[in-house]
Formats: sequence, structure tokens, C-alpha cells
Amino acid sequence: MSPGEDGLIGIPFPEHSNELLSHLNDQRRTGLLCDLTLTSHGARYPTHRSVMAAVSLYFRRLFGAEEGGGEGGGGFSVCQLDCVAPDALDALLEFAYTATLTIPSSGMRDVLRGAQLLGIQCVADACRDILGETGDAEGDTAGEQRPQQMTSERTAATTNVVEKISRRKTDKKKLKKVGLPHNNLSPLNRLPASPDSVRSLPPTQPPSPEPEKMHPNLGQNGDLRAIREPGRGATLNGGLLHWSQEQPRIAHQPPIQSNKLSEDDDMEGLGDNIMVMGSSSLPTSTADRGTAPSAAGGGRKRKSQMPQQCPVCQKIIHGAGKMPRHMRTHTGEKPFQCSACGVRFTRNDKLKIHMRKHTGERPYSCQHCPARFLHSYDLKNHLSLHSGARPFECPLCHKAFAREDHLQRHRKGHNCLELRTRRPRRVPELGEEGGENEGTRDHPSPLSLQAHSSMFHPRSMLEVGGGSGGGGPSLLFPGSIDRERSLTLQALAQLAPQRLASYPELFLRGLDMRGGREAEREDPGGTRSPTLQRERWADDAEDEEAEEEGE
DNA sequence: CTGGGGACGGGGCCC
DNA sequence: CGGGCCCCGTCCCCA
Repeated sequence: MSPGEDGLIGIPFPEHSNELLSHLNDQRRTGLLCDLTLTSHGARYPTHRSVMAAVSLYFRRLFGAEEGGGEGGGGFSVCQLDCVAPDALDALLEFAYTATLTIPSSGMRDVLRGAQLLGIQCVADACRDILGETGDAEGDTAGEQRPQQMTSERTAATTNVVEKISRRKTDKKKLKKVGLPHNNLSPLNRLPASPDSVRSLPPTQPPSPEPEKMHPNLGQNGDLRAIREPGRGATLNGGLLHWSQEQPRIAHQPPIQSNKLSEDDDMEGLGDNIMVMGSSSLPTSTADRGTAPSAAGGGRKRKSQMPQQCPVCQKIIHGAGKMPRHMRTHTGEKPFQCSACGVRFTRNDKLKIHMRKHTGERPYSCQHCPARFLHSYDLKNHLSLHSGARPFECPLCHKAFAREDHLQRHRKGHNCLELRTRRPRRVPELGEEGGENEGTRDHPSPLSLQAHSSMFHPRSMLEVGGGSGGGGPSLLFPGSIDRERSLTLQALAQLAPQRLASYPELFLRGLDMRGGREAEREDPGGTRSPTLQRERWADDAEDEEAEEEGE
């Protein structure tokens, strides 16, 4: 962008907001400049009125009313919130100052209650989502009306587990679109419980929810994503916040000592009263990982390091010493700063690569042309240009791409409007029967990509299943959505006959958010691989389609 | 819309 | 066990 017409130059300071929040949190911890004290059952929490007003609709109204009343915002300095459990209040305050919500599963309800009372919409949404109380994709709004007791531990565990699935890399993209959770405090039309009522320890009257109606395009995890991964996108810099400092608050729920409680385990573990953050102390062997997919896929060697479970996002982090690195994605801490340009990074190795830009070092050179690259994968991508290889083919229009992400973008953007009329030519050497040769992580087979996620896109299915039917034409298999849905539900029964039958929407959402590749990676060659399932469904659908064409 | 570069987070391997 | 290094997949941005 060129300098402004009027000569004004805007100099962005991307880290300012992050550092600001970090410093505010420091002030809160030390009690510096705190002008508001929240109390709950005797526990006192010094805080800042401005921060609370920024994050809580309740406080915003509370202080706004005061100012309107002529006190200029200088009203009371102590607010008794016995209606919010101390632990929940602590978690909410932590969220307010770090954009990261860290709570044990057992305290989820308290936090939800507190978030509702205080009008912290995104937190309430996240808690409801995890507890399975959100209105689901079928428009069930009963969740909000459902008595909390009606949601059994099993249900909570189930939805929790599924939520783990959905809380994946796709979050980053959507988070960036949504913005920081603080920013996501959308202007509510309805007001929270009135300040007075809250001050007088009022009923658990939800301030206002209906998140899905307010952000129909966000998906049910929109706010949750923002909470779970604050460091992404807008790069909230928690600054001094270290994950280890948060450990005490979850000390009663130690990370998994061993074993990979991965998504594939989730499916197995449904109904086993899994408390995600606590997790059962599973045996160290891999026997409980079901069919030991590593043996089936012949994939990479199982690393010896103990996997650890992130207390924030419950993600299993493999590899020794990787947890601090992962936690920086939550805290936004970027301790590695470029001495040349000041850009900060969460990891030292990333800074090192970044420094190549300043040194001019491009260690990866192409053997066929003078091109040189900063990254090895750039060279890899580049080499595909020389080879002309386009191994990633769109199953619908058969357009080939050299890069997998370009194919994904092609499909996600619904850029392909040409419907497949027949099964594409298959490359013989790839092999297609049985899925043994479906490709490795490093060299994914194009065949494995044929089953695109939208083959059974939950949204489209649910929309159609919701009875509208008359909406826009489906991009795939027009007229066969019901068939897809049935196939999907069929597969659901295969995946988890008893446990998932009641939660198809959650399962579908999880698969949708998760992406097949990741799932496959976690269950290579396993029978629960969504990618394989998709392939089967796709093949089934194709077979049916071929039959129809034959008729 | 596509090709290409860059950023970012996770995993494997090694010390 | 922690950390460095490397590779990978994914996403975003720009031309």
C-alpha cells in the first residue's frame, strides 16, 4: 500500500496488542493498577475494570451503566461473584488476560455457568460445544434448554472426544477469519443478566447465547477455535505466560504418561468415561491402541519418546521436549527474535530459516535450473515443475495439480463444477485394490485423494437432511445426497456401532474438521481411517452411479 | 483461478 | 529428557 494520499503513513505494530495483553496480565498477577476485585466464596481476584469490560458483556454493561449514571466509571471496586465458582472465575480471568482457556473437564460446567453469567460469549459457546449442549447442525436448540443434569458424563466425554477431532489445523484458517476471541465478542442484541441481578447473586440466566444463529457460517467451533489457538493468526503474544506456570491449575489432571490417546483411540474410547484432560493412566504398550495400525501400515517407526497431552487443547504431542514448543502456540510467546528485522518466532529453527532471508543463503538449489530456495519443500515443489508430475488429480474434473494443497484449494473453493461422469483412468502402478498401496505420508497416492472431503460434506448432508432439499444444487452427486448420507451413517455404524450412533453430527463434524490426511496419518491403514472410509463410500457411490448410468 | 513462495505447527531423528 | 535440526503438510498471500 502506498503512502496515504494525504501524506499519512501507517506503521503497524503487530505485537503491540499481544504485548499489551501480556503486560496487563503481569499487572494482574502482581496486583498492579488493579481497580477491580472480584470475589467468589472468599477468594479474591484483583483485576482491571477495562479488561473485564472488554471481555465481559456483563461488566461492560455494569460499568457503562455507572458511567451513564454520572459516576464516570468510578463505581465500586469490589464485585462479589459467588454465583461463579472460584476455579471457574479463575479460568475466566485467565482467559480474559491470555485468550487461552484452561480448565479441567470436571470444571467445564462451572465455567460455562460463569461465562453465561458474565456474558463471555465465546467461552460459553466453547463450553457448550464441548459439553454437547450446542444446537447442532440439525438445528436442535434443545441443548440450551436442556437441563444440565440431563447431559450425562458419557455424553460429555463423547462430545469432548469428538471435539478433539474437530479441533485441528483447520482451526487456524477459520480463526484468522474470526479474529481473536476477544474480538469475537460479538455485539449481542440481547443483554446479559442485568448487573444488579448478578451482583445480587442471581439466577443462572444465560446472558444470551444462540451462537449458531449469530454466526451461522462460523461453524460450531468458531469461538472455540479462537479460544483454543489464540496464538495463531492474530498472534496473540502471551509474552511471559508459560505453560508450566499453568500446570498447577491442572495439576490434578496430569498429562498422559505414555501412549497415544489419539483420535483413533477416541473412537475406541467413547463411552469409557474419558475425561479428556485427565485421561486414564493407560498402559505403556501399544496394545490398547486397538489394531496397532503401525504394524499394518508399515509406516514410520514409532518414536520412543513419551507422548504428552496438551492441557489446553488436549492434543497429544509426540517427542521429547516438544511440549513447550507446542504450548507456545497457545500462549503466543515468541521468544526468538530476528536481530535484523525484529520479527519474532515461536521456534528457534524457524528463526534460523528466517535469517536466511537476511543472509541471502538459499541452501536448496535446483539441479536443473539456477533456482535456489530457502526451504527444502520449496525445492521439492519446484522439482515437480521440472518433472511435470501432477500427481494430484481432481476426482470430478480430473484436473491435475502438482501440489496437494492446490488440489485441496481447488476442491474447497468449489472451483470444480464439472461433475464426474465415469470413473477416471487409474494409474496402474499405483494400485488400488485393498488400499495397501494407497500411498504413504510422503507420497500420497492420487487415488487416496479421489475421495474428497466434500464427498460427504456434513454440512451439505445435514442441510439436505434437514428437509430443505430445495436449496442450491449440490456440487456432487446431485440427487444422491441421501445416498451419501446413508453411506455415511452406514460407515458410522461400522466405526462405532453403539457409541456414535447417537452423535452422527458430531462425528461428521469431526471428520470434516479433521481432514482425511491427518486421520490417516494417525491410523495408517487402519480400518477406522476416515480416508479409507471415504474411499469406500466414494467407490460405493461410484458403483451405484455406474449402475444408474447403465440403466 | 492457478502457480508459486513463504509461514507455521507437528513429528522423526539425533545428540 | 530436553533441545536442535530437518522434513512434512497445510494454509495464506501475492502475482
